Order: sequence, then structure tokens, then C-alpha cells
Amino acid sequence: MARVSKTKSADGLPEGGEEKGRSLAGTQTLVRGLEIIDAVSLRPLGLPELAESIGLTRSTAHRLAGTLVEHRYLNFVRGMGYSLGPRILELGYLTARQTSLPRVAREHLEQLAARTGDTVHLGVLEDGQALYLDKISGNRRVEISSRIGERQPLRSTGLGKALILDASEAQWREYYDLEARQGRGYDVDLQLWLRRMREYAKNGYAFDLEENEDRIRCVAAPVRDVSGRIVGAISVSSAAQYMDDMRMHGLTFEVRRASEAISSELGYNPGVDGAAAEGGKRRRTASTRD
Amino acid sequence: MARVSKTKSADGLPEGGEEKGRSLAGTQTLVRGLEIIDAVSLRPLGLPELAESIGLTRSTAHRLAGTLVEHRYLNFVRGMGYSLGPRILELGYLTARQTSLPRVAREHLEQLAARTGDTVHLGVLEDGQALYLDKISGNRRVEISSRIGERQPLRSTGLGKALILDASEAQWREYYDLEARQGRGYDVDLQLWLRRMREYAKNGYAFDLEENEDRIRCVAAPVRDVSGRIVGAISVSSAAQYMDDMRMHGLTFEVRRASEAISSELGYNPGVDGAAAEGGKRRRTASTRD
DNA sequence: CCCATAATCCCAAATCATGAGATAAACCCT
DNA sequence: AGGGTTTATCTCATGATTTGGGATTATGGG
Repeated sequence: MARVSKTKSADGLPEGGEEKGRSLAGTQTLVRGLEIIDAVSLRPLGLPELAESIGLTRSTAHRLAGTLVEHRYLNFVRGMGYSLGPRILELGYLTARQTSLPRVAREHLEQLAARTGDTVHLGVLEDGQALYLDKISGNRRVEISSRIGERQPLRSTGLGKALILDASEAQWREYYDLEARQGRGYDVDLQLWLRRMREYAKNGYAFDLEENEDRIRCVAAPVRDVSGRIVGAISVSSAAQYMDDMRMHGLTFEVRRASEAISSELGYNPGVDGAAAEGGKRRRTASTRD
Repeated sequence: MARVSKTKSADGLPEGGEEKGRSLAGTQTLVRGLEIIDAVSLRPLGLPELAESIGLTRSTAHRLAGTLVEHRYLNFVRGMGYSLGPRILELGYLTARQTSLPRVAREHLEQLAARTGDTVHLGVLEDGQALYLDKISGNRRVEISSRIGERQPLRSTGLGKALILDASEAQWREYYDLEARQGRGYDVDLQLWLRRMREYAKNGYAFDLEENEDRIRCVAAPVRDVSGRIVGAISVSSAAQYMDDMRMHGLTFEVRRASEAISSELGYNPGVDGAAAEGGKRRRTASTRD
């Protein structure tokens, strides 16, 4: 009977299944173990604090944490307490290896294509260009003429702009100048382009206003990984007749929702700062993938 | 009664606690959950295979895996099965951030210093040099004159050689030539040096045979992280009078044991190939740390 | 040397996980 | 489409497994 006071899951009400309350029943021990990992992940903790923060008795916390230590999910050092262990490092590495951007993105791209009816692209930054990794054609009359594996300029495409949304102003100039020096035609001058980029960066999306190809417009948004870095971008493209300003604005929400869903599956957590806090200004000149 | 048949833990023998058998008692559910993660980490699995491979009933495997999915430790996609989830990516990232090489290495360095009585160093590769991050003085008469933060050449120090043990033959030549061009004196010619490096690389350690400083010898071994890359090295140094050939040979075991212990805490798993399988030849020209 | 704090161990009580089987959903050949 | 097969989800009585109070042992500081 003593137990009842502490357990938070299926205690009082046998009904009440609103909110996020009772997980799948029948896994209290596992869930508590995961809660311990969660607690420790925030900051290393001693046993008493640990037990306290999860709402467990010292006995139970000790037993579960001990098992996690035994399996190398946690480290334990006297006087320092519990911290995340090497097994999690291993698993994280394995996860990263088996979590490839295109595979994770696929279903979200499909949903986005289905909802918008337009052509959807996935791309990454490579050698100062946007590399198209996946494409799902829409169901409009007009077909967008792009191919997987194709490279496009950064400054004039929605996808390209989304890929460099986090770059510094100086880097933006470099990208712009680089493509200018390559002799590509482009009818948006640097100042206007920078002004737009600032706006895009602030809002987390980017447009292509018939800049790259006549009569083609698109809305794009960046995809981030666990470290918060932009590792790719997605876009919705269509003929200008289907893409008036109002629709483009509406699409920013659709596109961002999809890009955020992908980012989330890649481990991105908007709350935790990630790389932004460390590197900030410098960094990122070219390739994003290894 | 039905349960008995499947459970593998405390079934038949009430005694038998040899090998690695019964973990801490009272955590069956947690352990099974971790086993599920282990199984999935090898390769994505469907429910039936999963249940089979752990030796659980479908019901139980389903329930536990469901909980892991709910907590984002696993992904589940129809037709594909379970795979490692984004939460593990997040945790891996957090672990990497709070697992710094010097901190992890400290206690192993101390043990190594205590066991050998000699001076122990920890270093990393930075800008084509060995950077000393930590030092524990031995208890011999002769003091090794090195300081934390100091930089040393790669080709003539044990630590330096250990840091580039994985490099290609071409890269070895580059390192050698680079320091030769810098006008540093060195009395080991390229061919002999390369022959020694091949030998060191094969065995996973490196020597300094009074090459860097007269009358000082040392034994070094590389430290690897979760990706299998060399991220640092440790060494035991002493005056030549305490370091005859036989002792150096004996020390290779001590030093490697310590370096492997550190690597293990950094998530290195000798079994899983890691980066070696992907990149192999090219790569690695300078800095290893970010 | 002794006290305070933290870690570990013990064991009876009963909550909680368990697994067989039933049902539903998805899939896939023909 | 259709029937058969595989896979996913759910239910529930049973008792094995986890639980937590408290005793015991390490640890560390003054």
C-alpha cells in the first residue's frame, strides 16, 4: 500500500486517459529507467537528487540506475554522481549512421506533395551548390524540369537560400559573389538579395520568385539535425499561375511544418541550442555532408 | 506458471551466479527494454524477429517496444519494423558534449602513472602538432620537462606518432617532410621512419627512442572515439636508464590497456568498424578536435 | 575519532508485468 | 477482387517481479 502514494501512473482514477497520462500500461519499470536517463541527461546527478527528481525511493532509483550503469548507459563516479555513459554514445553513432536524410524525409515529402499538389524537392549543400537528392512530382499540368542528382545555384533557388539561411552576412556576400563571378545571369542585385535573405532567415523559410527559372516559384525551408545545423532543405515548386503571393505565404506554414517534422526525426530539438551556441559566426563555407 | 518457460534469468538454478548471468535483480523489465534497443541497433527489425531474437513473446516485445517508440527511443514504420529513434540521437549528442577527453582520461592517466611510476601524458593532434592536454609526473628522480599546453613535433615523439597511426603512407610522408622543411633536426631518415611507423601501426602503439630529446624514451598508444577515429593519445615517458627495450615492450601492454579503457569510455567499440570502413584512405590532414 | 551523508543490501507484501490466445489490420499472391 | 497468411494490437487472470521501508555499511569532513 505504501507504493500508491508515489506512483504517478495508474493510481486513482481507473478511467481518465486524457492529456498524455498513462503510456502503454505494463512498463512502469522501463519507463522509470528512461526517466532516469532523461534526468541524468540534463546534468549529472547524485543518487539522492536523482531519486528526488523522479519521485522514487532511494532503493528503487539505486537499483534501476545500477542496472543502467551495468549496461553502460550511465557512468557512475563517486562524489560526482551519474552521467550519461558510453553505450549511449555508441547508440547515437549507430543511429546517425542508419538515419539518412533522404530516407527519413521521404514520407514527409510525399505528404507535402499530396497536400499541396505541387512538386516537392529535397536537397543538400554540396560544393557551394544545391544538390537535389529527391523529388516528388505534383499533379499539375506543368511539370517542373529538375532531376535527382542535379545541381542548382544557391542564390537564385528557394532550396539554395534555405540551405544557407544560417550563414553570416559576410558568407552570404561570398556566395552571391561566387556565383556572380561564375557569370550566371541574375536580375536581383546584391543589396535587395541581402535584404530578402535577412527577412527569410528571420522567418525560417525562403522563396524563389521566378529568379532561377521564368514562371517558376517556390517556397523552401531548412532541415536541421541534432546539432542544430542545417543539413538540408525542402521546397515546394510550381508554375507562377498557381503561386500567387497569398498562396506562397500560406505554403510557408505547410513547408515549415514538414521541414520541422523531418528535423525532429533527425534529433533536432528547438529547445536545446546545439551548435549555435558554440560556433555562431565563423564556420560553414562549403559542404555539409561528409 | 506460463512465464517460467521463457524467462531466461532466474529460472532453473536458484544459485548459479557465475559468468555475467543475473544482473542486479529486480530489473527484468528494464533489462529487456535495453535488450530490445540492443537488438534494434544491429539492424532494423520487425516485431516477430525482434521477439524471437530476444526470446520474448510477441505480446511482451510489442508492449516494451511500444513504450520505447512512445519515448522516441525507437522509430516504428509499417513494413520496415523498428529502428533507433531520434531520442537516442539527442542523448548521444548530449553525451558527446559532456564527455570531454581530458576529463575521461584523468583517472586512467593517474592509474597508469601509479602503476608505472613514470610520467604520463595526454595529447591531441592540432595544426599538425601534438598538443599536450594533461600530464602526471612520475616519482623518479629525473623529471620530464614538458608542460600542459605545449606543442611537440609529430614525427619524433611517441605521442605524435600515435596520433597519426591511422594515416596513409602518403600522409606519413607529408608529416615527415613538413617537419623536415621546418628545419627541425632529426636523425632518423625517412625510410627507417616509415618502416617503424608501419610496425607501430600494425601493433597499435608507438615508441620514442630518444628521438625527440636525448636520454628520454617513451611508449604511446592512440585513443579513439565512437567513430573509431584517433582523437588523442597517451604516453609513458621516462629517462632511458629506466626504459630498456624489455621494459618498453612490457609497457606497450600497460599503455594500450589504459588507452583502450579511455577509448571505451568515449564509446569506441572495436567490433563495429566505424569510420575505417567508410573513408579508409584519404582524409585526415590536420586538426582532430573542433 | 566521531558524526553526517551517501551508497548498498534485505525481505515480506502486493503491484505490476507477463504471455496465451483472441481479434483486427495489412499484405500478397493468384 | 478474394482468400489465405503474416503481422499488429488488445484483453485478462495469474503470480512472478518489483517495490520501498529501513537496516547496514562505506565515505568524507572537521
